[in-house]
Formats: sequence, C-alpha cells, structure tokens
Amino acid sequence: MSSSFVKSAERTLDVLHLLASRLRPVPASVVAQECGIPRSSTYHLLNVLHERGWVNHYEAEHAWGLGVTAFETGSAYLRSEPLQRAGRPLLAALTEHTGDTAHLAILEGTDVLYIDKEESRTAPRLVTEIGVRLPAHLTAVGRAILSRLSPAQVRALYARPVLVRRTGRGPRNVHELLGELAAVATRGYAVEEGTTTVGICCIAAPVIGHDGLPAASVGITFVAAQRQGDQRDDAAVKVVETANRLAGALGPRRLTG
Amino acid sequence: MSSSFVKSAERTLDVLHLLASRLRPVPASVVAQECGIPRSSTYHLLNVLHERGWVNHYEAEHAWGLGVTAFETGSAYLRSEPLQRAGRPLLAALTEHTGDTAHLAILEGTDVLYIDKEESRTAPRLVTEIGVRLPAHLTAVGRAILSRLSPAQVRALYARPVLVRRTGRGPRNVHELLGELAAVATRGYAVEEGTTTVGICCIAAPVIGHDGLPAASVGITFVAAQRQGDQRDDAAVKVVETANRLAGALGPRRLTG
DNA sequence: ACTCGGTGTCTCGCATACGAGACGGCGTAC
DNA sequence: GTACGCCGTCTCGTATGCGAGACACCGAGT
Repeated sequence: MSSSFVKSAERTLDVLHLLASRLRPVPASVVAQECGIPRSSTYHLLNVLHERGWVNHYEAEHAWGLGVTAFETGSAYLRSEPLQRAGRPLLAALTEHTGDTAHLAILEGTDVLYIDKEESRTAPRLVTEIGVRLPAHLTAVGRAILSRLSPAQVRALYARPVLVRRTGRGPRNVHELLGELAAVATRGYAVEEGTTTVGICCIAAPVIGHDGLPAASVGITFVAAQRQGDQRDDAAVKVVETANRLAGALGPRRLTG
Repeated sequence: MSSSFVKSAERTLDVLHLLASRLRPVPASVVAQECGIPRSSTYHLLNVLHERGWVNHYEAEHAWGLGVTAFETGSAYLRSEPLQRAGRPLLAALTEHTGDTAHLAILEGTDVLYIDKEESRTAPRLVTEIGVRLPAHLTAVGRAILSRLSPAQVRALYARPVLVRRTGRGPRNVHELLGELAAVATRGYAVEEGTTTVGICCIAAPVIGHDGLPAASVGITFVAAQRQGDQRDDAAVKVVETANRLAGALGPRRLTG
C-alpha cells in the first residue's frame, strides 16, 4: 500500500515503459526529456540497462530500443501462473460466501479451459475438473469472456456459424450467440441454466485486464432448483465483485499505465 | 562501453531477473538475500515495482512474482524489429567488404523468411527480396539456422520426411538433410550451390542468441562461377564474423545473464 | 575554417536516497 | 499463555548516488 519512493528504480521503469510505448527506438535526448531525467543521469541509466541487455543501442541511428532481456523476462510472466495464484484465495472466499463451487476459466479458441476451482463443501462434484475443456458458448464462464469481445471478434472466432449443443438448449448459431452476449454485456455477468448439464446453473463474470480485454472469468455452479430469484442476484453480485477484485490484483496499483 | 553504476536501477533489474528465473513467486526475504539488498530497501523496491504492475504480490502466500507490465513490456520488444535494426549496418558492411548481396533471414516453420537485405552494387538483383519465403533446407541461410538445432528438433519440425527440390539438387529427405547439417555445424557456416537457383551460390552463418538458440542467419549470394576456393573461404570468414557481431549486438554486454 | 547542434563520456561536491533498526501483526509450537 | 519467527511498515541521520557541467567527437551548414 504505502507508496514507497526509489528514484532510480522508478526511472528505470519509466524508461522501459517509454521504449515499449514507442514502436521505434528513440534517441537518448528523447528519453531524458520524456522521463524528466537529467542528461547525464540518462546516460548512466541507459548504460546500465544496455549492459544487461534490457535495451539495445543502435549506434548507427543514435537510438535506443528494448533489448532481448526485456523479452525474456516478460515471457517468464506466464510461467508463474498469475491467474491461478491471484485467483485461488478469491475463489476460496467466493465459495465461502456463496456456498457454491467456484471456477476460474480462460478462453482457448472457442473453448473454455477450466484452470482452477474451489469445491463447495455442501454440494461437491458438480461438473467440471481443472483442465476440462467445454465449448465456450454453452458455459457461463465462456459467455462472460465472449461478451467483452466485439461482435466482429466473436464472428472471426467462429469459423462455422453452426454451434454444437449438449442438452437441446443454448444458442444454435453465432447470431443467437451474439444476442445472448449483448445481454450478458449489459447485465455484467452471464447466467447459464441447463445448456451444459440439465438442472445445473452457472453464473459468471469476466476478469478484465487493464488493457481492456477479458483475461479470464470467474463463475459459480449450483443446482438450479436450489437457488432462485433474489438468491441468484445476490450470488451474481459476489461473482462480479470477485472477478473485479481479481482484475485489480493483476494490474498495476496506480492508474498511469 | 563505460560501465556506469546506478545502484537502484541495477537492483531493479536484479529483482526482475530473479523473479523471472524462478518459476514460482518467492518471499521478500529471498529477494533480499539473493539480490544482496538490505531488508527495508527490498520492500521499498518491491513496492515501487508492485505499484506499476511489474511485480505481483500474492498476499496469501507471502510471495512476489512477475506482473503483467513485465509481460507487456517484453511483448513490445519484437515490435521494434531488433534484428533488422542491428543487422542493417552490419549487412551493409558485409556487402562493402565482399562485394556481394547480403541477407538476413529467420526460420518460420520449415521455411526461411528473408527479413532484410543489402544489395551488391556490382551484381544486383540476384535472387530474393525481403518478405520472400523459401524452403529452409534448400538455402544456406536456412541450413545455417537448422544446423544449430538438435537432430531431434529438426525431425520434429519436418512432419513429412520427404523434401521438395527445385533444381534436382539438395537433400531428398530428412536423413540426408541431417547429414548436411552436421557438416554445417562443424564447419560453422553453410554453403549452398545450385539448390535454390542454378549457378548461384550462398554462404551463411547462424546468429546465436545468448540463450544458445539460433535467432536468425546472415548470408551472402553470388554467381558460383565468379568465386572459388580461397575466395569463398575468405568470404565465409566475413559472414561468420558478421553473424557473431550481430549476436553480440543483441545480447547483454556482460556475461552474467 | 568556424560555428552550431547533437551525441556520448567523465568527474567531483553536495543534496538526498537508502538502510539500520524499532514496531506491530500474525501464525505456530509447546 | 508465552515465546519465537517471519512478514510488512515507518522513521531519521548520514554515507553516497546523482547531476551540473566541462570535454571530446562528429556531421552539416556557410
């Protein structure tokens, strides 16, 4: 929480951010100006970054750009499974508060992949396991993610406009799916009842990365008959909150970008 | 060149490097110890990194891992086209010294993609243009790259063991290709004569990233009849030098990783 | 030749960023 | 309960990292 202050560290990150935001390498003078760093300090800093491969120095064009080390470090991000890690305690809390099994899922192609779950104590073994893949359009978690893509993106995703069904319910084609997604988008969360498994209901909300794209979604699953009307609304609020909290945990603490 | 010294900047990079090198988030105490940073300074630093999303703080497990900003920044690396940028002046110098057209190429699947070129002044318009794709096994640039993959990797790359030919020369199958690649590996550079275009010869050397993998390759092209024996050897030395210099320009200046 | 504007290097004195250390909280062992 | 270990926060005096500024270089313009 406490806003610490470490000048050179901040400058380091500022420089990297600047270089990342320009698609072409920039001269040192621009770095100094844009980041508000004195000339000589800028060179001190660039040299350190250069030494370690975080920036490249293109002597011919007197310009500085990002280096491989930045790339390598960035690639390591995914290996730490940040979604699962940040999500796990939040899923646990969600299950705690609703009593239901909670899921974390991501989109892969037109499927959702369940990447984490917290079991309900009262009604275990409902549907999915970690690692399971289901058609996105049939699941609440899937629709929650799709609802934050543009219709054009959704259409591009579905090469064939006819959609599979499992229970005789659910959208038959991309057009129907888009209708449903629009409703999800305005409502803020997705509800699915009986399109995955008869008698089972899911509520899910998207986790929006600070780039504006849906990175994942959080959902809960319960026996449809056991939860109606207001009870579902209350649960939905908690699901949305959890999704937003997860989004918050993943982005930067402050809003500069 | 001059080894500048900016303590907090170096620490920042040390921390990021540490987090990237561990596949799991680590406690602050480990960061402090491994990077040799005093306890309180470590927190100062982690807070700054956290504020900007460069690291995530997983409170539940009291551990710190890389954040999305690291990922986003790393992704921007490729946008700056570092190979072309660092390569261009080196290609120009190579053409200057050999008189031949010089190319920079990368591997995409089983093809090579030519991403930059410097035209010979004496014998222009020999073969390829930027953006052209050719089967890797027929070109010197391709073989140079493949020669630095393991035989297993090469086999995995080629789903079908039968290879296309263009001029009635060149390896007929993966087995023959592997034989040729072994020769290339020991020689240090690849030579191709007449497998791409009759009468044309290419010499190429791989650009080895500091992760040990071939990132690209540098090659020259000339009319086969105009350059024999010693002349080719001399040119090959220059090609290898250029490739190594390019590798050097892309990696970190110092050897710690 | 001479200036001008832009790079990149290097030094050294002084403002200030850092770190010792104290504090509070939380979990775990016994 | 009590003691211990580890985590994260905060303060304040002082060792030291940083930045003004001088220097060298280079290419372009006149």
